[in-house]
Amino acid sequence: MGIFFENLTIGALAKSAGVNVETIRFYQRKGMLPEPDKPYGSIRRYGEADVARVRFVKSAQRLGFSLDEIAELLLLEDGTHCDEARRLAEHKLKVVREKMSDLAHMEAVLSELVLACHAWHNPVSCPLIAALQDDESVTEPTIS
Amino acid sequence: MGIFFENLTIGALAKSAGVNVETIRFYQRKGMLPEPDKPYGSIRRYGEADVARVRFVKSAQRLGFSLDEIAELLLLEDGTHCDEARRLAEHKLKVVREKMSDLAHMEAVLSELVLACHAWHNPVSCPLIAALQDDESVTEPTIS
DNA sequence: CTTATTTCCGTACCTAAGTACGGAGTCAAG
DNA sequence: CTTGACTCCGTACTTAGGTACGGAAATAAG
Repeated sequence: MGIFFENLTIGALAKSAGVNVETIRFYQRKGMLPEPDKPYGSIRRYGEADVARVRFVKSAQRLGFSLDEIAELLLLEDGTHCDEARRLAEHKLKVVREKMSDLAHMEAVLSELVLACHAWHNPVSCPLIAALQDDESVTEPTIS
Repeated sequence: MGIFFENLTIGALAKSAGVNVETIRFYQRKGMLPEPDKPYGSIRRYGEADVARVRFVKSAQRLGFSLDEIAELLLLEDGTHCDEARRLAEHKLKVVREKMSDLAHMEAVLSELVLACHAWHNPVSCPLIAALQDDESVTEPTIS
């Protein structure tokens, strides 16, 4: 973690952070990643801080944050706004739990239908297709 | 469930199936819903079968099927291809379970971070932000 | 010094599942 | 028979998160 001077090209930055070069440029256009000025008539150079920032974005994405939300988080980067960061995380946690509940519902219905199909011996109507035509057996996920 | 003659306008069909008129037309362009021919110089009429078909699409969507997958399911509508429908459902069930596992991972990390933020009293660095910068604490979801 | 790889930059394209728009035709009420 | 609502049809736009392309400049490799 010493001080490295800015010696990475955009390609090296991308590789080091595990993303595509175009993704770096995309984040720059979104204002999520600074575009360092380039030494006269030369190409831009990047440092460890930029690598960390891209990794931050990717980590936050894995937790379900959108790029817009991550942009918000990046504004809190100095670590002195813990309560606000926590508020964002709590909201995301709520969304994640809602999705889990939706998926649990899908899982229940799907696995039941698959079982019914396995037990099926009536050539008239497949239980899965019948259930989809019914529409009562496949009700809303979380209403929230 | 008697025989109703085709007496619904596109607007009535949409209302009856709980979707937008434009959605009906979108499904028709995708070939998922037939476009009945129109009595000369007049407007198209729809029947109960069309309502059922749109409901079928919406039910299947709630179970996580994409429109392309639903188009496949619609080819099996007669109920005589139960094994193939089951295969599709089993695959979808697998995807749903993978998503659940991803979300469970997100849930675990997020709730831990939220707890850490609650217990936080060090003004230097917010645990949530620190974790995102770390990137080790926020590892991959399901690798499958 | 020449060739091959990168960078730079703007712009266009991609998927999914619709939504919106605009002008012309048609239908129902009064 | 006029007015207002609805239909028809093609086309364009939307969101999210990128990916792809193409030509010019800069840099790296041999």
